[in-house]
Amino acid sequence: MSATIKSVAEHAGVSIKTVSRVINNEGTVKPDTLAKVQAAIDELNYKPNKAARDLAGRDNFVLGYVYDNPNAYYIIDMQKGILNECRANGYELLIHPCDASSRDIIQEILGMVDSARLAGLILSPPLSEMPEVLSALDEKGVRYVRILSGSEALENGPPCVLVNDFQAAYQITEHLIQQGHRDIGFIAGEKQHNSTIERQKGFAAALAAHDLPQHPEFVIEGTYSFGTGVESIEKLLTLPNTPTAVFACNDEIAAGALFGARMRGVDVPATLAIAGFENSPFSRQTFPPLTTASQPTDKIAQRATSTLIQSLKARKLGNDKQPIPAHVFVPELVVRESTNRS
Amino acid sequence: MSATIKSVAEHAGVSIKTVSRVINNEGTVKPDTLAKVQAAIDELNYKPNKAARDLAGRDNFVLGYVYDNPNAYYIIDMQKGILNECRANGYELLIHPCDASSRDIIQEILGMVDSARLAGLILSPPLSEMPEVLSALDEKGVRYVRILSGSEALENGPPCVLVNDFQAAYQITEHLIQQGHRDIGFIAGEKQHNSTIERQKGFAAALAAHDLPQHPEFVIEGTYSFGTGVESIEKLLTLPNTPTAVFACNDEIAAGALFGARMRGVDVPATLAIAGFENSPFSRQTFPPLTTASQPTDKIAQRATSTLIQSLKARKLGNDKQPIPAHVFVPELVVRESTNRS
DNA sequence: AGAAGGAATGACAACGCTGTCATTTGACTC
DNA sequence: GAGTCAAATGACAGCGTTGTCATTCCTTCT
Repeated sequence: MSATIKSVAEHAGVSIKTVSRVINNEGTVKPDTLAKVQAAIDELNYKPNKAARDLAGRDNFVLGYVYDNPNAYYIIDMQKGILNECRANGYELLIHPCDASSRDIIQEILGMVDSARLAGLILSPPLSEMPEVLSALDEKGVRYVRILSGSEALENGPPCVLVNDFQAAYQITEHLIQQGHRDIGFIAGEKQHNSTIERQKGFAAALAAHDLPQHPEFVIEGTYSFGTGVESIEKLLTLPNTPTAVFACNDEIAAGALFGARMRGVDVPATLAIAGFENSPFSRQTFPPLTTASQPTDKIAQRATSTLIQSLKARKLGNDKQPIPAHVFVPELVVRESTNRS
Repeated sequence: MSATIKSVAEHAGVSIKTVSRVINNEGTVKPDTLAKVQAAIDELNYKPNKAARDLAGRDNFVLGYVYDNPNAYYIIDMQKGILNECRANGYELLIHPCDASSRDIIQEILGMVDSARLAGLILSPPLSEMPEVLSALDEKGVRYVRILSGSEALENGPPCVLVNDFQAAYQITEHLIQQGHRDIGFIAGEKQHNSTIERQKGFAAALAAHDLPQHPEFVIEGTYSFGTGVESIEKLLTLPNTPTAVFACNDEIAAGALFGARMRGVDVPATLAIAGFENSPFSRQTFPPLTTASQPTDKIAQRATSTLIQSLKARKLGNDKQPIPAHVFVPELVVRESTNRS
């Protein structure tokens, strides 16, 4: 059948251990030996048997991506980014959708890590923000990387990748202000999510920086859903004083808000500007298209994965002391017609 | 660390081989021996090491799901169904998003099967409908199950699970006819997809069955996208005679059509009825909500997976002669307000 | 009771790789 | 040129399971 390490070794005239060193990049192989082995590998089209590596080695080359499913588009992009990095490094990916609010979510995750002998876990919100999950993983010594909202990582904490929602929200709000808006509404997603908190902070900070008043009645709480958008715009547009612009916490809400506004005969953007967040397909499928902030979800996922792999290697080599600095992504403002006053 | 087959064997006072027989359900173990072993397994919380099983055994307990990404919601549901069945049978899942139109898609898939030593593949449209992919897999002896549009499987063909788009489309069209519509438009998705073809056939058949004329100008070709919906409704509504109802090939198109109609000030459903297909979140996030056909994507995926596993077992046991009959799912009509005339 | 034969169980090699430790190689010193 | 020492390489066990084949256990028959 397929080539094995033994056939490669014979072909190259070296021992199997040397071949092993080559495929693991151990760096202690002489250049010309390496070339010989590499040639044999190429010629035989040799692919290391993952099961054998996992069995013989200390650690398995399998990562897990555990997620609660807030948004199909987000998950698909995450998977794409993670897979890219996994393939590049010879890892495999196990996906595990779950319900973050389930009572025994912790047992579920630990059980999965155990039974699949996972090398590490990638966590995205909301799981990445649940202290009880994190401490259970820490206690069991399970490696993981978190993707979460924020701009500064805890020192010495487990590795993470940050998305600076604060700054992106600040920019969106500032864009609305520059368009001449002074009365700006805010529609929030789940208020326990960091992303909601950070985006709202960024919103408030931008208003403050421009000496604009904060209208508490312009802030509507909801969930990351189309329905919230529809309902919230209803609330906002029936206030005694109505905002002239609305910043929705994500595109789905914004699409709902846009729809609600049109239902009421309100012209967007002429009478009401609407901005979303995420740059999901939603934001392009509305008319007018939505101004939003573009999160490179797949890049974020890829970075998180490489960070995790790096941390895994560090542990293997024993230099586990210095933590890996957290990379911070700042979503970029994408201006489209839903906020265009001209 | 974890329990191994050896520790279970010692604990139960039997040989490791007997434990192996138990965990593989070989059925040649005496009931009381089996009970002893089972008790030991439970007590030690033993989980077989997959790497070792894969290495020692003939076949790997890993399935692959290869897909081109037409629709994030669809993929997420597919994954969910596949994973359910995989977990129930001790299989793992490798996901592999790809580009079906890529030139070396076949090499890509074969390479993946090879390097991950996959036991079998699950294929959904459009990959499940590409003869060149299928014959390459057949030639290499790779097991797979197909999910595709249709009502009757080829005899003796590889296993598949069918979705009877024809009948569902027929029902939707009939529903529109029962609402009193006689001039019904059709907006198609990619015309090379079986689903498009079957849905259009079902549409035409329903018209014929009710002695309604077929208006070629009422049939618009496009892609499975929001944009197609918007553009197509524009075309339909500017014809000399306009339809009073439109059947869109999926919800995304229907949502676009709905939006386009509202843009032109056309009241849905009073003046124009719109129906979609798929029962995706889109269909609930529009106003009015869309009449559609509900495909239990996760159930379909689960069934496909169990079919694949069944076929894998059959091959292992050698009784590979009689093909597994294809299960046929018929999407169910879901009537919502977008077609409600009352 | 003893023989025959199928059912149940066990002993052991093998799967393809990595970890450990021993051995060889070669560059450098005096 | 012998001695030293690190770098490069190799021999071999062992990872946890399954497959093969041998052995033991029981049941049934004479």
